[in-house]
Amino acid sequence: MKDSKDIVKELIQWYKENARDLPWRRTKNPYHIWLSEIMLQQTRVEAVKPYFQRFLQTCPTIEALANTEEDTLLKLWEGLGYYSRVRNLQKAAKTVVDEYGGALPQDYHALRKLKGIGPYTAGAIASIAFSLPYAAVDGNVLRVMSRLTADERDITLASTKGAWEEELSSMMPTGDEGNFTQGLMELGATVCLPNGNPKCEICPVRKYCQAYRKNAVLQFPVKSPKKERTKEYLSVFFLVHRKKIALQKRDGKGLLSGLWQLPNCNQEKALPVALSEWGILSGNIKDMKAQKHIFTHIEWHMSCYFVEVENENKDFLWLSKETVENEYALPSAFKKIWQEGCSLLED
DNA sequence: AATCCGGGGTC
DNA sequence: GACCCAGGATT
Repeated sequence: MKDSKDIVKELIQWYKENARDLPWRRTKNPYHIWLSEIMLQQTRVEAVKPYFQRFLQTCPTIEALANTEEDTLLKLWEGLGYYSRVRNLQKAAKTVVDEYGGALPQDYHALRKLKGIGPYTAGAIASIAFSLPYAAVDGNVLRVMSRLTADERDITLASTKGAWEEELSSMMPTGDEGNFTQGLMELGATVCLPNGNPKCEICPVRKYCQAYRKNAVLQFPVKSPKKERTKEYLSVFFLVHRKKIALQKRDGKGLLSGLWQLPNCNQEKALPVALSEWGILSGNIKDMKAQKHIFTHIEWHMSCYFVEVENENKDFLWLSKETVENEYALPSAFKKIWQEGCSLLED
């Protein structure tokens, strides 16, 4: 790549002077780096901050993580999304304990074999924690490099990402591996922003940027459109019996697997039928505010009902507000309904 | 190569 | 509403 040596040098210099002070940048503990990189997958820095510290208080070491109850881990991950991340994290922790004596292997290919560690995360841990010459290519890096070189290749293609992984690994500066990796991502996160507001006027590598030179920054990166979401229509129930609220564990597979939810069914089913199939003697049904929740590939349109029922069935758990909030992982999709239901409970 | 898997910020 | 994101596993 043209001017690559100079670009690397400028970028590292800029990063050293402008790096944000983040909790996981104050440590060289590979486990902490690992945890932060998993939490940061598809997730913004500000969202991760409160979770990172709290998680480490409960799981201060890889061995502690390996031995923590899964429900506890899900509660720690509650609201962060992509819950398979924390299951895979624990699987990997057990592997690290069993096969590596509780310390992460200082080897890219060994890291890559651990559950939940893909090309990006392996590169991030290798370069940041172990000063190994492996690039970490994420969405930020692809955007930065696409603009810097006015690269027309579609960044959603695996081939494009693979090419940048090789190219950037070959550019990796000895002694500044972690700074290079983090500098690229920091530039993407704070300067080379997506959409309409890249801050080219403060960019440390502007003079090398081909897209800037062509006055075409917003034409990069090139990416193919993504598929549209399907809509699902649900009836969701806040069922109450003697101040206890019904909670149901979701299936072990698929969306939000293993988390807890308010009982719900397809909107096509009549409400009294749904309740009777659950063995609930229906009481007074009050309408609650309708809710919409958007996932990556699904939209939930929820009609919501507050129902004071006459009996507790055995398919659900009937729990107090406090118990649920302290111990059960409830996905964000249900949070607003939960809040409204609890306030109705007060009356 | 396509699909599945959360959630929140921004314009 | 549209777009984006510090991705990886599964098929």
